[in-house]
Amino acid sequence: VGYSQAAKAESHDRILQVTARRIREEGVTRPGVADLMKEADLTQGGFYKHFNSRDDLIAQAEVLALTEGQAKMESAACRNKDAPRSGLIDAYLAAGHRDSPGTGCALVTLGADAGRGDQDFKQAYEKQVRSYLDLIAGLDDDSEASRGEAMLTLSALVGAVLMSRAVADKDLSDEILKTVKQQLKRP
Amino acid sequence: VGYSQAAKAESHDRILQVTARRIREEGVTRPGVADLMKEADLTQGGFYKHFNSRDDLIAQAEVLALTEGQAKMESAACRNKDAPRSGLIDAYLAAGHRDSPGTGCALVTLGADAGRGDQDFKQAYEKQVRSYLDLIAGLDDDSEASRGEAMLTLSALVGAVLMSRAVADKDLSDEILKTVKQQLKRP
DNA sequence: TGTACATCAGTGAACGCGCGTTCACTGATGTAC
DNA sequence: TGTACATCAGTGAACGCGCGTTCACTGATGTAC
Repeated sequence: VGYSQAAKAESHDRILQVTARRIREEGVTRPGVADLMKEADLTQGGFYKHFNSRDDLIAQAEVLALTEGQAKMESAACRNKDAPRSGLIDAYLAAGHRDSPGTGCALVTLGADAGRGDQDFKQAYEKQVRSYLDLIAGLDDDSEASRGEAMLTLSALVGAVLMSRAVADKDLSDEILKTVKQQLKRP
Repeated sequence: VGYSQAAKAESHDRILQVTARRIREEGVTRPGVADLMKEADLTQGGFYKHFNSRDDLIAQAEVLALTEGQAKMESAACRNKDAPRSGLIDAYLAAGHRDSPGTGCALVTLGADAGRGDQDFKQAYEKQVRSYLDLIAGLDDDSEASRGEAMLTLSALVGAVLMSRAVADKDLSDEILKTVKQQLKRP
């Protein structure tokens, strides 16, 4: 066959991207190497030209999933220029976010996995938590939001989306998102 | 060997109890049949005298984990007779809860798994969500807490414990619990 | 600028371990007489 | 109340599939001359 160096970097990236999405959708244990490679338009044999082991890939994908999910939320928040905290809350508690865990915030999808994970995973998770806290506190409308209010806000965002995905009743799921949104926007 | 009918019921229960704890600690995919049976003081061969399949066991254990975790929290909450909502918040956001996921509230530990799970799992999860909401709204100090406030409270409880387990820094973990506790107790 | 050659990303098959499941067997339980 | 027998919870080994990993091989890339 034969492939260029640039092509290798693209393959590498594709594998990581696919995995970062799949672990958010299915957790860190389920997706298999052969399946991930197939989804990246490759065959399983070439996997070890890119990663030392499945664990190695998963570890890298965890970090990518965390940063990627947050970057998406942050940009959505800042699209609302005059009220970025409000923008974040709207984007986070949107039905579109709930319904797309694979591309959404990994604090929700990988929270339990991170709690069971190694130190590197937890540090990457923590970095995103701190980043969100800064974002919420710094971007608050009155730019006076305390660190405490930011922690309450972030906890509620994460918990609300987690639960909204886990309940069977669509109406209750919608109600959780809508109600928590309202509650967080009260002074 | 030979065992009585009562002994069978006890074995059955032991397997379920062990599994309900382990899936909260490790998620629904990791714990293996042989390992679970060993922890229940049995050998893997006898497993199918109690359950049709591993999936069957896991499904039953999911329900048990959810009800058990909530029962524990509810009793802790009501130990504080004159301020049960406050008691629930204290019990939920306690370091002891954070450090014992295997016996703690399954809304946190199984939230992501339920989101990926089948309808039965989601219905069991939803039942616990509704139960908590009733508990919080009904047990509020001033017994005036709106359903909205209950949803915000529950979301924050779940999100805070999830994150407190997933960050690497112990100080930040403690701060999340303490701060969210303070925030939720403000009027 | 062309030509010969080494590299190595990717392929597809095979390996081997782990784990869910099955099975022949044991012997106390509990029923039938 | 005692005795013979059927049941079946539990055992320990074996089976077999799935999945992570390895391997021999291919052929375009990209370097050396």
